[in-house]
Amino acid sequence: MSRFYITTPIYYINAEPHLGHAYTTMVADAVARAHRLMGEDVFFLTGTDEHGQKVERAAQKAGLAPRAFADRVARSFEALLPEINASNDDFIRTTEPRHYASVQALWRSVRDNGYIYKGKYEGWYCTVDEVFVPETQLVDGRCPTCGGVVEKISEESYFFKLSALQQPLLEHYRSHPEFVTPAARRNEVMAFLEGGLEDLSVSRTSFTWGIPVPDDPAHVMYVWFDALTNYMTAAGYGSDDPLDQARFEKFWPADVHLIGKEIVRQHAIYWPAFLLAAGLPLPRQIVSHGWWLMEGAKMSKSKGNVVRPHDYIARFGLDAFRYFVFREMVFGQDASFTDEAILGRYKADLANDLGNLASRVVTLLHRTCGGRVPQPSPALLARSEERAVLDAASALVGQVKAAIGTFQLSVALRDIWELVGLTNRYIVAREPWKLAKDPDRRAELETSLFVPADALRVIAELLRPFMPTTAGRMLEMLGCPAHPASWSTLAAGTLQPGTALGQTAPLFPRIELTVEALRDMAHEPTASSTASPAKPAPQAAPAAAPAPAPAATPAQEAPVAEQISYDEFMKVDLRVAKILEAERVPKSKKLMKLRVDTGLDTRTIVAGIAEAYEPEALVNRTVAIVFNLKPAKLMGIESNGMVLAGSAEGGRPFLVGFETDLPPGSRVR
RNA sequence: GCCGGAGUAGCUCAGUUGGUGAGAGCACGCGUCUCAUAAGCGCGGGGUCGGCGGUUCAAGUCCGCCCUCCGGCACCA
Repeated sequence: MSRFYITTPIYYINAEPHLGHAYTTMVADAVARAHRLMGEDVFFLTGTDEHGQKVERAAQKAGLAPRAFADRVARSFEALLPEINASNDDFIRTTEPRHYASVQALWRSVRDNGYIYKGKYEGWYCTVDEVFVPETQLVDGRCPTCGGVVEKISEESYFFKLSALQQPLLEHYRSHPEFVTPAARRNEVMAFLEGGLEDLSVSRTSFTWGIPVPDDPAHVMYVWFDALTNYMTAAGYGSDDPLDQARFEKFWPADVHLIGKEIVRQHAIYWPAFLLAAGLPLPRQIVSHGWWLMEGAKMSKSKGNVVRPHDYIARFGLDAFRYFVFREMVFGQDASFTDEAILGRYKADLANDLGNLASRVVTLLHRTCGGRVPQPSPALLARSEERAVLDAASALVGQVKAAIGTFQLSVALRDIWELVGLTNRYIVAREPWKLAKDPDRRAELETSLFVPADALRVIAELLRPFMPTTAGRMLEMLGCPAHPASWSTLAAGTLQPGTALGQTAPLFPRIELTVEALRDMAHEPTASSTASPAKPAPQAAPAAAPAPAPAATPAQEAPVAEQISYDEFMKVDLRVAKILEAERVPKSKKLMKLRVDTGLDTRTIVAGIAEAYEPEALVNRTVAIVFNLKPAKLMGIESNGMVLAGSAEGGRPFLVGFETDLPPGSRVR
């Protein structure tokens, strides 16, 4: 029996689960279920990523030990799985003993092959964020994320010889064009690879919440070395148990790592590089999907437009929710999650088309055929209308398999709905309710009901990966066994005449929900959240100020800076300044070169506001600046200070201004 | 700025290696059946296929230039 191993990313536990996590897991689930139906031995893995500084600090803030904190948040991710009917075979946590053993085994293997060396991580260290900041990212000698003070520190660190693997990786990419899909993502990775690779620092001594480096416990491993290895751990890597070893032999390498597009590089470069270094086989395919946008804008917690799967599942039912996300997102592209769209899909596709079709067919059968599958006439089945439906049903099996094989779930569902439409048209053409009135046309009646019933059976079977519960109910209504044939034996025309049908009940009841009602829902407190019972702060008018909705995984959130004393704050000399000249920095997208009057001197400041402001609109404008910032060079221009601006996460910057124009040089505090 | 992707009916999208008058679903309008969840089915309106130029007997489909949006890199205070 061939096997199929598919993974989701392991989700970083710095936030509660949201649509992005749910979506990735649901897609993996549908694909896993489909492969099971194709007769493969499937291993479907998901889990949580629990180490790292951010977790250590979040735990501190919560007054918990890291492990206790991790236990709590990991539970909320695990609790999401039954809610979306995920059929995962395992749930891995990076804090489990088996994972420690696995990661350390991989480390030793990579090290023994000469790909790890000890060096000095010389760099600028931000004491606020507790991270090293690459020299090139320093902003006027300060931390780019929090603006805090950085110190030159040299920390002992282990390095991974990523640079030595550029050629092997390129060769692998050239010989395996399907390795990263869709192609757009592959192109990006290739471009990055061709640009050259630098060695990767893979250990830290600045925090302890991680997996210790073998033979040097003062170091813990850097997050990606730890996290990515989960895919092998769950398959049995690093275990002494012969059963685990056999399992690893069977399931490694994985067939598919399903990920969001924001973590392509880690999966497409780091991960295969680690494996190459260890002499292990590479996964067959890295498949990345797009992001869900909210009403066309990116989703962000700060904007308060994060979709909570629970809310929609409660209104529409799980299967309708699953159908919507599968049907709506075109593979590889971003999709918009709108109330109009989900409402439209529910009413048109599910209630009107599919639900009503099942309802009318089964009701007719109960009324006219004694609640049993009718006996079709071979001669009548040979007519073109009948053939058209049954042939389409037969062909559909292959179409759906092919679409799922390339992760085009929306295409699979679109194809299935073509059969739904065809079946509805067939019924209207045959008008069985009229045939039922004429005893002489009994054979015609039975044939004309057998055909749609059989088509419904095929539809239900093919819907099983997408809407397991609904498919089960449909099959029950048609009197089919609870766990019938796999897809390999699925063929049209095989419904058994004489089989007793189940009771009919609406699959997707009509709902009177309106878009307005759904909108209101978005502002209700989270029903499933135990974290904050308080109502979210009322949102101001939604400006165009979005932020990415990391679809899944090691999503990095901007940390909140530590408290500082008044004295510390007063070290920053903030001043009013007036812009005298402004011009875009050539060849730069974001940088604007400004000439400002600070009241004390006239100086040049480079600011990253060129995307949001026209130079003409800046001249004569009064702004706030950091006066005593160390000079820095940006695109070869020396910048003496910094212009203050605010921005929503990922949004355009807005300059800080004053209600009235103060004279240049005035202190700001 | 460089690299990549995308720009097709109001909306979401299909459109194989260039070739019957440019499509689907939704929404909208009209009609119709009555088995069915006031669902189904039929018909219809509506598009300079981002713009300009070129190759060709023939281009949404190839080439060049330009515009817009998205992403990656450079880069971001």
